[in-house]
Amino acid sequence: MESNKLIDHFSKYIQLSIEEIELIDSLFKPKSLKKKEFLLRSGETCRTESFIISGCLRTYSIDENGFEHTLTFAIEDWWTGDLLSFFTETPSFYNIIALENPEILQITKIDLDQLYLEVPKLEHYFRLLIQNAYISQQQRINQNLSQTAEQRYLDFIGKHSAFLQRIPQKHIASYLGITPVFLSMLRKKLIQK
Amino acid sequence: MESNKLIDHFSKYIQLSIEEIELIDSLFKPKSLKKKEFLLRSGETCRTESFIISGCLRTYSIDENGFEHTLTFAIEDWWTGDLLSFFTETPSFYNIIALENPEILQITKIDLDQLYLEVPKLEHYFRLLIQNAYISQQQRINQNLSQTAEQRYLDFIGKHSAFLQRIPQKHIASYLGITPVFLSMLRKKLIQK
DNA sequence: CGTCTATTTGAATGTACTCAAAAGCGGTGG
DNA sequence: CCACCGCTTTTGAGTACATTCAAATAGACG
Repeated sequence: MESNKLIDHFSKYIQLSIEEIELIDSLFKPKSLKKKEFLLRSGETCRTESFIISGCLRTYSIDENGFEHTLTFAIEDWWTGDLLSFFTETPSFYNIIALENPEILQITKIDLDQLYLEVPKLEHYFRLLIQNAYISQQQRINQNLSQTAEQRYLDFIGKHSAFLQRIPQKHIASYLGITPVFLSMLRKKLIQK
Repeated sequence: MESNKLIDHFSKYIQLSIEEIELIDSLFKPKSLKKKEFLLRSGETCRTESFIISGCLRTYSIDENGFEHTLTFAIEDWWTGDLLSFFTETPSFYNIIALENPEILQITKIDLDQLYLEVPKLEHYFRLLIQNAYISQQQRINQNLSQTAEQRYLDFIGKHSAFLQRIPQKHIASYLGITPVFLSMLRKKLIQK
């Protein structure tokens, strides 16, 4: 029963029978990653969606000048993977790398499709999940359009204080869309207040 | 049968029976808007999700300095509304305004919840829909992080040439995250090449 | 045709970036 | 346990991208 945490998580949104829990258990495969190990490299096809039991991962792209841009940080009780690559079975643009030593549960597209058929309630769960993710992303876009780097940084440390300490500053800069050098200057300025 | 376009649209993703089509028909209410009319004003709760039969709408926020920031342009065969406000039944931060004279079909939360229960296939449809919207948003975030305003503008006119002519330039600027003045300068520079 | 709004142009300014170097910090091995 | 190495963060100076403010021009609509 490695997937207790996953079942607990599902149970917050939908009710599952014993049989359904056993089916879920049989389809999710556990995996451990070490710090700096890649879950996905750009150019590879993302074959699984991953539920995070513990640890932390970062999804990022690399632009034509070699700079990294962080799309998401994912921690326990969240999912990670590249949805576009996963569903279209085409090469991904993104890299997903372990920031700590995560324990995850993975499911393949074939197994997830089967699960949707056998447990339609999960379609409801995943609709709600993606809907919430969509809403968060929209808020991030709105912030990027309407706020300065300083405001976005203050908002970030307010919202994500839980894993601030766990992430190098340069990755926070790449999430906020600024350089590490400029973030350092912002912090200095804020401390002086 | 005002909702032919909606039924045609659903039918691209799922198969519907006559009874299901009739149920859908009965729950979606048609509405016409005139140019510059609001579908939603910030502070109001978004009571309906709207499918666009024809025309064009813009979703935007207004920041503390009074500047507008465009989150989405929505045209025929797409949906508009504020998901967060709609699902949580709380006041919206966004405004939705008609750029042309749109014809739309609206459904309330109660009716949509009922529809999900009676036609579970629609849960599948909406999961796919939101999933695609999520993927597009992620690409937009990645572009905002990794590209200059010039690259984003060129990409925008490439992707959205269909409705470029239908939208004032200042709204495109507010979508790209730049001022109308700077967009004008970019265009001048690009024409000179 | 006149009014209102959108776009363009120009000059001065500010926000964020680049490049380069120094300082700090964490892990590893002797 | 300390010394060293590599990586991250800080600091400073010069630069570039994008903004502000103001005014002129162009377009849209009644």
